[in-house]
Amino acid sequence: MESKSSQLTVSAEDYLEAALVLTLRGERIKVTSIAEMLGVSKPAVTNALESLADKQLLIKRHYGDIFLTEAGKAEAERVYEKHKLLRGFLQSLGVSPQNAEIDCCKIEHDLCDETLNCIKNYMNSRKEI
Amino acid sequence: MESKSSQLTVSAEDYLEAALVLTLRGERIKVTSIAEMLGVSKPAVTNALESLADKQLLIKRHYGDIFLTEAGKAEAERVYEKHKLLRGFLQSLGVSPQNAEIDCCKIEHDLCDETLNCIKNYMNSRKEI
DNA sequence: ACAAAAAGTTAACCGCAATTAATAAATTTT
DNA sequence: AAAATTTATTAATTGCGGTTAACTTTTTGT
Repeated sequence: MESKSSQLTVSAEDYLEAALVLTLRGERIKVTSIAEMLGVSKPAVTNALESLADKQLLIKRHYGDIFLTEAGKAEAERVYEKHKLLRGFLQSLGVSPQNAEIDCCKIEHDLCDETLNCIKNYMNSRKEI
Repeated sequence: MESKSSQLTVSAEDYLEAALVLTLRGERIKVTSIAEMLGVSKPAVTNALESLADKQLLIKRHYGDIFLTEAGKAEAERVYEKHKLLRGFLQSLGVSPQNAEIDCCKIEHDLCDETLNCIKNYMNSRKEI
């Protein structure tokens, strides 16, 4: 299954994922908090979120509330699953939690399905001991 | 040891690495061959190589020969070592040679020293069985 | 040696994803 | 409820890394 993958850029995936993380924390999605999380300026966030809204991945009112749509949530979860898989994988290799978090953010957009599956298998075989 | 890492961009590292690979193959460094290897246009290569020459990582004469300097070779080798480590690592996880080659190119610029060391350790422990 | 082909360069341009500075709207404080 | 603060937006700009088209230089084939 090749996943349509909706043609999101790397940075679009980052913004979407940040929005999901805030939601999972029970917080509202705020321009300022995403800017802090990703280490970018607020206008960068406004731009990125507007472009995600164009793609129907979230709903955003001017100066107002922001929510993920169902499609956006699904897409964000797809990304976030990879994130968690890779973070766990790196930690299982002995990487510190801090660096595992940093590095998995960078590579989570890059690996092909086959590689991700091999990593999944590795993690499963590891669990079953 | 944190390596000064000379502040090369991801794409600069790609061009440098391609130049090294040609050298290792015993070929001359050609704009056209790098363009083919990296899937970019020839002007993109000319630009990139000129910028590497500015940084004293290679020597390039107009319409003429191109060589890596000692510094450039060292830097390229640093990158290429990562490449080989990661390619072997991915293959050891069961990734096909083709996808291992593709994916290691993408992540070779991203991983921190700690992560690379953990991967080295994993590969060594694997060998010693 | 010269015509044709290949290789390399230059110039103008594009798109993405940022930035800063200024402004507007919403929220909080008193 | 007005002032102060925080949050969000707009506008103008930047840098990177690529593109195509047109040109020049070098190499190759006869």
